[in-house]
Amino acid sequence: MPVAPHPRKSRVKAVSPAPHPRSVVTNLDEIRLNRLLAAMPDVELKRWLPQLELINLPLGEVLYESGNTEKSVYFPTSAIVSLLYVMKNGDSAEIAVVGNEGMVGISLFMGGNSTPSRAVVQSAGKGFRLKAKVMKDEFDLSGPVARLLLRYTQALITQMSQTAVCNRHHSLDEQLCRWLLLSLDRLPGAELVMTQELIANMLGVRREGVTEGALKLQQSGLIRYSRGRIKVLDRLGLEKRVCECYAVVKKEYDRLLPMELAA
Amino acid sequence: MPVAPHPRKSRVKAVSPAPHPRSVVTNLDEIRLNRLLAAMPDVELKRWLPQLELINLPLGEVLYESGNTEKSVYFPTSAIVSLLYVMKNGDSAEIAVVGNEGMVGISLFMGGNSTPSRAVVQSAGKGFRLKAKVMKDEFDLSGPVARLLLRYTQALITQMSQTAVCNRHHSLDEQLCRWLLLSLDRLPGAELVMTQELIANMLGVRREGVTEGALKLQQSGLIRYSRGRIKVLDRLGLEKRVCECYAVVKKEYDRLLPMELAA
DNA sequence: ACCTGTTTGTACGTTGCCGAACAAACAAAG
DNA sequence: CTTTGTTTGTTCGGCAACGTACAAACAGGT
Repeated sequence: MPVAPHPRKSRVKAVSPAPHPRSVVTNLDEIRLNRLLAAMPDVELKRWLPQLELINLPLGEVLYESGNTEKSVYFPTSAIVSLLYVMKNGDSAEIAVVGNEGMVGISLFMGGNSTPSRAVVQSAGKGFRLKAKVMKDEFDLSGPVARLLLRYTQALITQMSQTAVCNRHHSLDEQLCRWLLLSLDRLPGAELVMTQELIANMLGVRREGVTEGALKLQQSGLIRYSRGRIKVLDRLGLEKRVCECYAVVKKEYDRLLPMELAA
Repeated sequence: MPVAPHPRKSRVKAVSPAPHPRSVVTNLDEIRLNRLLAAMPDVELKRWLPQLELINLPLGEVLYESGNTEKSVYFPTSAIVSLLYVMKNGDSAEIAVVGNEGMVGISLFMGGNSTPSRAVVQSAGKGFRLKAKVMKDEFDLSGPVARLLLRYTQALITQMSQTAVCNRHHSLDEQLCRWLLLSLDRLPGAELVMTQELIANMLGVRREGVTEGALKLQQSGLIRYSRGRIKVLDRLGLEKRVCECYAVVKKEYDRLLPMELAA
């Protein structure tokens, strides 16, 4: 199910802008509609006020594109924004949804500046736009340790997101390869101690499914295993069978974390 | 596929401790095996040194239990740790995997102190344990704005994790309910402007599947829709059909974000 | 060498979702 | 009022994974 590049761009105007208390006297009333902004200390909020632009967020508008460094963050008031991963095929899956409880663009203060996913307006409405720099400054006060940990956290977020995508769209065989490779990357050798039963629990599938997948891999000479020990014989072979999810995650870890003593 | 409470607890000792350069002369050699620790500034690393305990992480050991506030974080060197969500049924799904590139326990510095998932050793090995307070102190330097944003980020992480779990285990019908409820929570009214085609793109399923699911909901009197407008008639009805994922996410948002002006 | 529990392999009917193809209902524009 | 494009409804064969049930292979302990 390939996602349309710009879903119903032409109908956007036709969509009524959500019946809603939106008489924009001053911003202050509207600001409180975003719970995250509302919870901010008054001092900061006052400081940001001149830079908080109330804007329309029409259906289908792309706020963040995968891999791009955008210059603003968004606080929806009446709009809803989807964090969407779009695969090479065009198939897509929502990773999370952001509304008046949150903000779009956490990667800007997490330190990664971009994510492999796209942010697209799922339900038209309004929201505030704020220059990214303002957010970033709040975090530049923190030390290098905190910044490193946040970059790591963003890599972890990518892994979780990709797990969601993979669970939706990819076959057990592909997921098994992904899991083997991710585990392999975190181990010193080429052997991992792991029963098929446990792998099944991790992937959330039947043990028999893992057995069949592992059999195929063994018959193709990519791995060899017996009773809870799996040896990887042909790493590149696995990489040829894995879905794109593995590469997406690996790339983000490499990008976000300094690679001294790369294993 | 219910996950065993303590998978192969008895065999743990039998598992060889992963052939590996582990002659623990001083900690400093081993510390560099964790890439995250290795990337820390020397000043902090030196300061932490006395508190970094090198410990064994046997297969199956539970480092974090869902909902608990643990007192330490972990930096695996040769072990691998799974972040696992275990459903009420006992079915499980891995959300992410942490090895020598990262750490276990980000919720402690993100400000949430706990997560709905469990951290369990997936591959036996070693790792460092550090008192949580040390981590926390690094972030207490940052201002209230940063702390709020981090708590929000943790709520977002929970939503992503639960999306992964839901994609794995729950039916299209359940996921549709989850999606409707999550969207509803972020909108002022009880109506959302959204074609079934778009919902399908979000969920990553066929449009026809959404049509069938929506039909059932309409025939049960829970919703009414026509041409891109969905009105929710019976919210509680939806909540009775939704999987546990919805409540897990909602609870975390409520817990992590101050509830002034709760919608 | 035997017993026992663990791990892996095989089989079979069932099911939920997919892919494809099409029809019907509807709304907006000319 | 007709045309056109969008949205929703229906059908059908196919397939991947499921649940269930069991058998075989293997390792460790006694």
